[in-house]
Amino acid sequence: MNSLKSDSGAKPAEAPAESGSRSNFIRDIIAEDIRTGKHGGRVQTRFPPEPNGYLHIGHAKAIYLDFGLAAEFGGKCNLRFDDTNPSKEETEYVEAIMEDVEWLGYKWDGLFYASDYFQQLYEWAVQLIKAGKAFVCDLSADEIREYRGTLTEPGKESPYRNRSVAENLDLFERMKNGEFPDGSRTLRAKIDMASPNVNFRDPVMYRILHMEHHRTGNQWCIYPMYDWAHGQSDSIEKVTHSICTLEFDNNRPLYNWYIEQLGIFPSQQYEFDRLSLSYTMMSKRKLLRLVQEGRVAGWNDPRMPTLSGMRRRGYTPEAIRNFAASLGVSKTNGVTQLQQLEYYVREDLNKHALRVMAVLNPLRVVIDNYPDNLVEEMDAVNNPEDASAGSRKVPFSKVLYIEQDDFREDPPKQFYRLAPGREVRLRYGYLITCQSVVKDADGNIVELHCTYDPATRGGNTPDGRKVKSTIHWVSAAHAVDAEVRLYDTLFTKEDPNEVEEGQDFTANLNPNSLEVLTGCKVEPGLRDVEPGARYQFERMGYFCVDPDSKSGKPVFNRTIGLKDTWAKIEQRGKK
RNA sequence: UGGGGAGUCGCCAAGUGGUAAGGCAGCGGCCUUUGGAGCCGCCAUUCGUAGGUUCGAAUCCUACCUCCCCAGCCA
Repeated sequence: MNSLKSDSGAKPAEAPAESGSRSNFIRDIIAEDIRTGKHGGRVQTRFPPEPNGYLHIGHAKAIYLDFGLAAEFGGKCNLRFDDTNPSKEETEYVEAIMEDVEWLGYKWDGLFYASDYFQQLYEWAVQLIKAGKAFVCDLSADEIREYRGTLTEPGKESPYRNRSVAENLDLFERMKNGEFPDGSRTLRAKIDMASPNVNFRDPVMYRILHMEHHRTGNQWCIYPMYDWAHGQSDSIEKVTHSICTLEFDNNRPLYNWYIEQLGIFPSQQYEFDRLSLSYTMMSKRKLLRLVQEGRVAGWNDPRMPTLSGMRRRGYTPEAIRNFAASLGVSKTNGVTQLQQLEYYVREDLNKHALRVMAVLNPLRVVIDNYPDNLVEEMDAVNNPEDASAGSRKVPFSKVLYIEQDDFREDPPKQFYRLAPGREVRLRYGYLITCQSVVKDADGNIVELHCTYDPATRGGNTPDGRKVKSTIHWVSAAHAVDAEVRLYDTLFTKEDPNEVEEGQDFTANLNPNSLEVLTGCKVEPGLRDVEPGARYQFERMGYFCVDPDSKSGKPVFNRTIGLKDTWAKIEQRGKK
């Protein structure tokens, strides 16, 4: 007999080297580059999050591609924090991101920070100035915007565009030395104010920011812009395939321009469609708002699309990886349905979660013909999908709890569960027949009186008799009280951003996204469970032990319900 | 109305001149001590629209329509 110790999922299982067999255009490009011997067949990728928030399921797709593709082709993948903007970045996020990547099952080859390259970037900027391709601009932010022109009209050149190299060098050094206030000057690339690609209209390379950086402290007061840092960071790391999302398509020409001007290793950028999921959103800015405004309990609230939220909710790394592998990699802006993610969560949990019995909304049942003080230990299978999971003993006695939803005084058509005069099987228990119903003064059903058939111990029917339904139960005298948190989607609309004039996404927040149940009754083996452990409550769904649990007072998060045919039938009847 | 991307089943997505893969969802059935799981079957004469080339087009050409991205000293 095995205990009920479940895999808590605390230790990350390493992801397989294969990134899946499904073909996609990026894989095709890499395969072709290897075939032609580009970079000597070497593959180097990187996952470059900005530490300004927690990782979400959309990042899982990027991680899967960055790490998965590198592994598939025998290459390497670095984790690089894109920390060029100290006003938004924090060490807390750096740590959370590393934890999440590891939890997902990936190991980075190199661990880097864009800030590692600040000195090199500075020297390269001096190089561009000397080449007459960058200048210090005294225009204010507003003026720069005005000078930039619009999408349909060209911009005008900055009056500071033709400063001498010597003056630019002097000014830039003084910018670095902290002689000028924030926003007073910028270093800009000298490209083309009339370019149809707005990114080429003398883009800002450095801004002055007297702000402490989470890693470089107060060493710098000028910080590089994304475009001036990203390509070069890739290049320094000899990244061969720099995979990013579609919105950076417009930045690719500038990415290439900087690399060409500097004559450094030619990393190449490829863009794929970022993941969008129905009923949620991936905007870190908006997720931050939910956290800051207290709309959720934190970045790891089980309703959040963050990896830490999903972890707390009970999603497994394996399920998320399988989901990522099932996704298409294209250039289409699509919205994947939540059900696709849920399918992979159920699939993995079905294979691995131990089955237990738990009654969420208890209804007391007294078995009138069962001996008053008898307690029988019934054999229960831990996981019918996995014989090695073994079995356990569950106590059975005269007074039990069953699910309120498993009884109907006036059963509708196709409702097979318990009803007056009807016989059902108590899983691993006995067949019982409902004899009478006890109600309180308000007419609520508070107790059922049933009889059992002693010949059906274990739920077997020696006479071959068929029962339509098997329901779960917990012995009242042995039950452990538990709190169960039920979750629904955080938003009521498939697209949370679809709002009426004057409203924002918070108008679509689902007021019923969290329902807390107390006084739930779970089998005695669940008295002391470890946070993170995952179970299937038979017939109810998958549940994960929350860190809020205390000995004898477990708290469970519903990861996801089981598919519910009866609910579907009932729903259909209502229409 | 500048530039860049994209339009194949309800959703995601293969396909790249030879006669529409697959997954999710859905719908039937079988099986079942979870109305779970599993198993079997069904589910685009049609590829944004209209023309054209070709023996033959989702794939090539032309025009048009729709959607997304870019005007941060954000990434």
